[in-house]
Amino acid sequence: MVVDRRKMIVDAATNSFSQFGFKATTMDQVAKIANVGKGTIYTFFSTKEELFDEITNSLIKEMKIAAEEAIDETLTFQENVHRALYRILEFRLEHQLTIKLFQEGREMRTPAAMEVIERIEKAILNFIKDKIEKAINKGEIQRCDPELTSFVMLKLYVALIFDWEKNHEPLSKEKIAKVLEQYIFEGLSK
Amino acid sequence: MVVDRRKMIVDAATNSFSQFGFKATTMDQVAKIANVGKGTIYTFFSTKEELFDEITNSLIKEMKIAAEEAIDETLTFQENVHRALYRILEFRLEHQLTIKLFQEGREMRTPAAMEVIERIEKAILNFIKDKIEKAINKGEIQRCDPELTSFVMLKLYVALIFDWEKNHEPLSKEKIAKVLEQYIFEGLSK
DNA sequence: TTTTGACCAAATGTCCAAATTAGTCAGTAA
DNA sequence: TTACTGACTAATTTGGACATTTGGTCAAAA
Repeated sequence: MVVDRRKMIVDAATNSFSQFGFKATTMDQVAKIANVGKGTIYTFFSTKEELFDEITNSLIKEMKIAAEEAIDETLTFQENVHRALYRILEFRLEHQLTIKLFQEGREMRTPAAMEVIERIEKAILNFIKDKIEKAINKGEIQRCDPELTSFVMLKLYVALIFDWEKNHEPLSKEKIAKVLEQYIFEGLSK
Repeated sequence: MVVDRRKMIVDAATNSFSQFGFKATTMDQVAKIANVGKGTIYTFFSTKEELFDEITNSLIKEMKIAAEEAIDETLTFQENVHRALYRILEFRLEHQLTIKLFQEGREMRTPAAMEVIERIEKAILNFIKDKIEKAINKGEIQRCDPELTSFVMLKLYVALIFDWEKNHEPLSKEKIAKVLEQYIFEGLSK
């Protein structure tokens, strides 16, 4: 195998999707960047969506790895959830592909982009849900509905990181940790 | 004063905005429904936006009244916040005008509709913030940032009422109260 | 057998004339 | 004189004919 055409295609498509988004990436363009004929792409992927799926699935896998790496078994459940969630949302801001996709979903409502956003969200929810279930079994936290709890946590994180700064100064990582601790883990009542 | 033309206009416009939204409501239509010449509208309101503002300001006032009515001084802060927030979000589902406006903002991005949504959100935040400040002064709850706390509460409510049911069975009013109590007011840790 | 790019139908974008709309104002009615 | 009106205008939006671009195919070349 002199050149791995499949890899060339995937790399070219990743670049193009990251720069221009799903809709504005054409198969002709991908073929040209990858230095292959357009037909070659279709020997590996039967549609543009399938090519896109392969790339976004890798993205989600990478995200999971990043989240797992953020976890430190010697720390408490609280600290780990914070570290993992913060890392995942940081990941979103570091990777051109996620930035572009979220923008495309929000501004142009491209269905393919919106589907990926949903898949990403579900992957994050599953990740946290799993951690919560384990923490319950270990007796680290109170018994609770893991589905609902992971949902509440993610919503709160997204709100604090992305929504809060639409009208306020961004919150520091430490401040977010404190807020989450105060609300989710401790409660507000006297 | 045989007929109150101003009221006729406001009523007609309210109906039309509720049915068709801001963009699809024409001043000719409002004039026709109100049984006045179009010029008459412009003796009371200098632009379509100004007419719209008058109507949406009434809406926000009505919302505040509904929220205040939901509050019962003999109950705890927790119960009252829940009652008020739930009432406000219920209000959104009961009033055609808010339903239409939120839909128009989401689907068509009509600037006028999006501005109103923002005004509504700010009004709700101010309302809760005020209640939180009073509760702190009375020593009913822990000291906390009222701005941030009201933000967290509203985001959580909206998530539980509107976002949760995109992928799950809707939560009952009681369940929402319980969830909020568990997280915001008590905390999750052992 | 693998790769290719010319080719096709379908989707998308580009015009521009016709229709619609917010806002005005000369004139009518009270 | 005052309150009201609707024909009018400038600006924007719409519809639809026409041109271009795009995802996907396939006969031929490598």
